[in-house]
Amino acid sequence: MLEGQSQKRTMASQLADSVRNDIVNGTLPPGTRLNLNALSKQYAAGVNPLREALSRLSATGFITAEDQRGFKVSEISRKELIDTQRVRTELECIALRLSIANGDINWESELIAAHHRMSRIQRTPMGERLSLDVNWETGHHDFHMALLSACESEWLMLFINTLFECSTRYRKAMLLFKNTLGRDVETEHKNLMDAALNKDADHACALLTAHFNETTELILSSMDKAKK
Amino acid sequence: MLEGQSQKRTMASQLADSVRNDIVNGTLPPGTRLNLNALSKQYAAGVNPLREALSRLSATGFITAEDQRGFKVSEISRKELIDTQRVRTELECIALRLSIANGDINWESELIAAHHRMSRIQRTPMGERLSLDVNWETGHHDFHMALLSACESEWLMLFINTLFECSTRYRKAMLLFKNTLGRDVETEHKNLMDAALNKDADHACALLTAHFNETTELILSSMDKAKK
DNA sequence: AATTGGTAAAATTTCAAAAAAATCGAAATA
DNA sequence: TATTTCGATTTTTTTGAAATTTTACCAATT
Repeated sequence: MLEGQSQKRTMASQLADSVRNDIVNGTLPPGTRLNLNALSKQYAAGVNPLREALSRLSATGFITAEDQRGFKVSEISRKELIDTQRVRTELECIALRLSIANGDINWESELIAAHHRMSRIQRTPMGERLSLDVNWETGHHDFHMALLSACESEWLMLFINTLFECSTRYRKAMLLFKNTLGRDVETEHKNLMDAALNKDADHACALLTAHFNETTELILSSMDKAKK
Repeated sequence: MLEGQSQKRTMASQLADSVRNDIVNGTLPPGTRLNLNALSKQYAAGVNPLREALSRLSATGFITAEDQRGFKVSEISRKELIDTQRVRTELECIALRLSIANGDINWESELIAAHHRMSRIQRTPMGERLSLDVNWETGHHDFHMALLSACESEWLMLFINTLFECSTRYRKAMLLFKNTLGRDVETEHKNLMDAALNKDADHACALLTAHFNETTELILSSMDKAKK
């Protein structure tokens, strides 16, 4: 039988995904001490696979490990958010220019497909907010990655992914969803895609930068309010 | 007693450093399958701390982990080298501009100090090549980081560090040492530092880019020869 | 000769408990 | 009252071995 590469995944590997998700979604809030016994029960897994998972996440910044003192969810701060968005803007603009330069018909098609998927979810009337949100988040992620996918740089994609998830965590921590304060995110995405498809790199980068800056401002002001 | 932060380190933590070093230095060549029992004897440690260490390294690219099939040292390729150097150039130039813009007297002093340390090692007559080389490598690393240290971006520094180590591995894999083919690396470094201290960001970035490109060309031609 | 199937060996992954270290609280000291 | 010291408890880390999965090998079949 054609097995493909669908081998059974490792416990540690699944745990890494689960914990990362729970951190990004805010189920495990910033600063939480990660008690190993408690967590391993929570996730119905052994302590050693759990340690492996946490070790992996500590290499990319979601978790802070301190020798002999275990693990904790990394703290959030205005400073880190600003740094994240600044570097993210730089990297995504570089990748976007490369992607527009290299992108072929297949890239264009995939981009349009990703945009369509995201749009359909946006248009769905808000029934079950939570589960809908999960779908929109993945659609949103996939759209942004599709935009850059022709850049042909493994490193850029790796770093950008890390920053994307970091950024998502901040947005979720501040309980911001797609449409906040009369902002028309759908149109922003549409314009961004059109600029990319027209191979207008300068315009696309400007739109992307503005897109990030708007989000950052919203999150920053939410953080200010929350602190009061 | 003033303890500082000199707590006892964890076995897994030390292992991660050792293995990373051995990968960068070529003691563990690209593609090596990492047999856990053998390795744990080699490093005189248990398998679980070892797995933790390898898991951490797999998040930054030195090690490739495949579920149920263990770990192996990541392969090297022309493609990855080119990508590494391209992204590294972009990131270091961004960081360098920020560093020059922000850098205060303390930054200047640290930079000069780091350069002096590296120079002194370079001037030492080649007696024990291997141990000397280790010193020069750390001096070289510290110099480049000192150059960027005022950029005030944790993310940039993290990514740049990863790329620096990746790049070092390629240079070492090709058995290239500091001075190859009549290249005057000392002068390159000196000029780079002077441009930075003069706050001439454009010139400094140009020198840095040239510095990287020269190295890349050398490594690439070595890889061609090795393949024959 | 090449491919399939099945078994033995080897390696990876996971578990459970021991060992080491940090934390907490109360008693003792200044 | 504030600080230190000591012991008990919790938590992290490591160990050694069981369970699971992959790999290697060899015979049988096409």
